[in-house]
Amino acid sequence: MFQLSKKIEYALIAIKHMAYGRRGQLFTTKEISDKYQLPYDLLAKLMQKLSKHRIIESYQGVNGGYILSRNPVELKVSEIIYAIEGKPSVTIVQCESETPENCSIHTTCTIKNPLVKLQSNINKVIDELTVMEMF
Amino acid sequence: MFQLSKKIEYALIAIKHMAYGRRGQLFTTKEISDKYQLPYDLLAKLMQKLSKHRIIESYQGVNGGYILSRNPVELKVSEIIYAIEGKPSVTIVQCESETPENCSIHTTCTIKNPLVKLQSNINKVIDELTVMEMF
DNA sequence: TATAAGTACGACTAACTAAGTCCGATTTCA
DNA sequence: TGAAATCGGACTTAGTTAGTCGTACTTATA
Ligand code: SF4
Ligand code: SF4
Repeated sequence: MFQLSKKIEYALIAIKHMAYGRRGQLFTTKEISDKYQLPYDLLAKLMQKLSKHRIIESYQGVNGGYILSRNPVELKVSEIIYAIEGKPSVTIVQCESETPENCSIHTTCTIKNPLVKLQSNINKVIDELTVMEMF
Repeated sequence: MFQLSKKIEYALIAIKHMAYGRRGQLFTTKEISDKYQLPYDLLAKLMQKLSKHRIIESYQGVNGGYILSRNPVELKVSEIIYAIEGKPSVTIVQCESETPENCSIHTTCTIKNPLVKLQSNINKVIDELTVMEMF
């Protein structure tokens, strides 16, 4: 319950690692997966997703790699979660998230509204956390 | 991600329903499962768990049923989650929760501490929510 | 005392998701 | 041209969630 996926954890570790680098420094997937013992193939795809969402920038070919393209002070953890999972970080109810009416008891449900409120409260907490604050 | 299980939602609906009752009123599992279109067998087991954790009180036999044994003003949603799931509501990292060292990258992980802090922040938000506040 | 209405409890299955793997393609430097 | 890197889809495995089933126990009451 409320557990972060491994993908998110790996992505965060990678991002944090890159945040340490000096300006313009490239990091390869192999380098990071070796250092933190992360499964290479899995991390590789995470990097691609982060790249697609412009959180990191990719350079192909020999001597290629990735570079953090955002300022750690402004980069929110919630953005990373969204990039990897493809949906907002906090979606504690199944109804309001994604498609609206995918719950069979939608009409008789009495707890939706309070939970949506809870959801937005939790959201605030997560939206406060930036990569910088993970140091 | 961060999604409540159906079990929790069903339990909350049932608890909320019982909170409406007058003092001493019994509710049967069938009554509740009918009204909110919840799977009877599943709800039945949830009620048993809630009963074991003294959140509701059970009366067997004909004319039996359940009664809310806690004051809605004091009953926290987090307690209900714990009763159903058997673990604290918020365990965003896999390491500190349950068994401490069940993560293969535990030694090289750089994000554990910040996430534990985040965890306690989210915990605060959830611990604030009582059944009464779901009305 | 038999029956019906209820809870108690464990085992089982199906569906879904998370985690990890594999393979081939593309890009680019030297 | 070959090595080192990103790119991207298909696949497999493991684990979790949701739901079902069968049976035993409890109790009021006809
Ligand atoms: S309608 Fe109620 S039960 Fe269904 S997903 Fe929304 S909150 Fe959960
Ligand atoms: S050690 Fe790091 S990666 Fe492993 S569970 Fe804890 S926070 Fe997650």
